[in-house]
Amino acid sequence: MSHTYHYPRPGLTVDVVVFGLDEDDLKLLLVRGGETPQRRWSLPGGFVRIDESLEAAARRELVDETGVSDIFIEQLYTFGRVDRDSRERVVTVSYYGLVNLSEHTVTAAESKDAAWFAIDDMPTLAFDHNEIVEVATARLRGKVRYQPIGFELLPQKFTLTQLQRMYEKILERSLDKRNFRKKALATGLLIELDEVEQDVAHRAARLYRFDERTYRQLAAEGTYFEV
Amino acid sequence: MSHTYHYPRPGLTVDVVVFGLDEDDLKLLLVRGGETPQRRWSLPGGFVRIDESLEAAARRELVDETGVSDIFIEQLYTFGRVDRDSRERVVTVSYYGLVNLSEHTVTAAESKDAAWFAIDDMPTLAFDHNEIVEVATARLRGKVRYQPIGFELLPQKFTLTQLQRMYEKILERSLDKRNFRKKALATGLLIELDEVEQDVAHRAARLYRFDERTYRQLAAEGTYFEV
DNA sequence: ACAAAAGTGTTGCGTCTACACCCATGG
DNA sequence: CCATGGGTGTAGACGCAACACTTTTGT
Repeated sequence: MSHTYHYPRPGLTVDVVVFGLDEDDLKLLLVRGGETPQRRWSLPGGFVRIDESLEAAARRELVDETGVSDIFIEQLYTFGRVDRDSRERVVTVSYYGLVNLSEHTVTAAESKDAAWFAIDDMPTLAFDHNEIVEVATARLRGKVRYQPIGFELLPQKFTLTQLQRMYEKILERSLDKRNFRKKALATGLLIELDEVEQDVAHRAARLYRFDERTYRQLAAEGTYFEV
Repeated sequence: MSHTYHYPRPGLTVDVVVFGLDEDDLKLLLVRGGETPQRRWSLPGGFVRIDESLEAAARRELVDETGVSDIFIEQLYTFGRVDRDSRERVVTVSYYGLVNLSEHTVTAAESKDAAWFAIDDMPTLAFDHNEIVEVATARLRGKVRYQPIGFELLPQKFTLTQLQRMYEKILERSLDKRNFRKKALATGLLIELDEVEQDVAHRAARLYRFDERTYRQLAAEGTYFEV
């Protein structure tokens, strides 16, 4: 089957930068597909089909190539340099996504040709994918400061220390414990649970969950959080 | 001449939302091309050529369709709903741009099938272009608060009152004159000129210009401005 | 008992907001 | 001399940053 057009058309792909957080690090999900030049690692992604939306394409490729599904994703930027793929003209719409690594999908990812890399220990990627990762990192860093997207990186129930560690890893600076807690609680977006951590070798911390309900209510208006 | 591919490819276009500011209003640049359904007004834009970058395509279409050239533009978002164009699958990479209407290009634009519309008095546009305009407006409103892009909407030399009016039009709320001036001057991004307004029927205001040099220096680090 | 992390308030400083009048100029 | 906008300072409220010790729990 072939398809013919009057003018040449650039190929259109999607690529997804998935950030994952575990106890140690902020990590990135990469794949080693067969088609990339020099068998380099690259971002999960592929061609957009004629009858699917961009986001649907991003989710489909993510599942196909890594087994990761049902995560938060959001459009990032569209990269269109003429020579970004040396074989032919390809424009790619990039997305970034966030997952919690302890609750999610690690096994599925590793059974295929996919793996998590610590964000400051990454290989050189195919095409302009390193550049895409940089833009994604900058976006995450900027956005986390005024929108509570970071919760996507944590398990449903988390401690205030975990929350703080997450911000510190993303922003790459340390935060004052007392001030952080005051501010975090002051947002009204945390629900205190009647539970504490289990199996820790010291005083167990109280668990919280993110209050998505009131977040959505506030989201209709202005800003929040700020770390 | 025809071009054949193994799989069907979506068409790839660019569209540009150009904001212009004059004494009265924040305005939007629209075109009435021959190809749109029902001859509706639409955003300037068109197909991306195989050998030009996305931004180059946006600038080219803008000049071709409206005569507006050499303005600030920045990528906005990529719209890819499957049915956004009823004739065939088209994905569009949108840009937004800013111009000052008193120094720029009005005549060129009006000689072609292009015109400026006040932003709160706009017709129904072709395709999903009204949605694109909304996203652009939201972006402008958000961005102007922490990055001094607004200067692109003013003439090179401007008064503090003009600057304030601009913010008020974009943010759609009034600002306190004294506080605004203090804050604007405190950014260090305004250079006080030895000139005042001409031909006004009252005390003439001092003129300022934007200090792009120090802006670029500061830009390497953090945030500024905030209104 | 000790190690490890949880949890908790206050003070000083700087920033934001609210607010009203006199001045310069042109007509 | 009048109309029009230009230009200026202060006081109170609020938010932010800095800072150290006690409590709980498991080993």
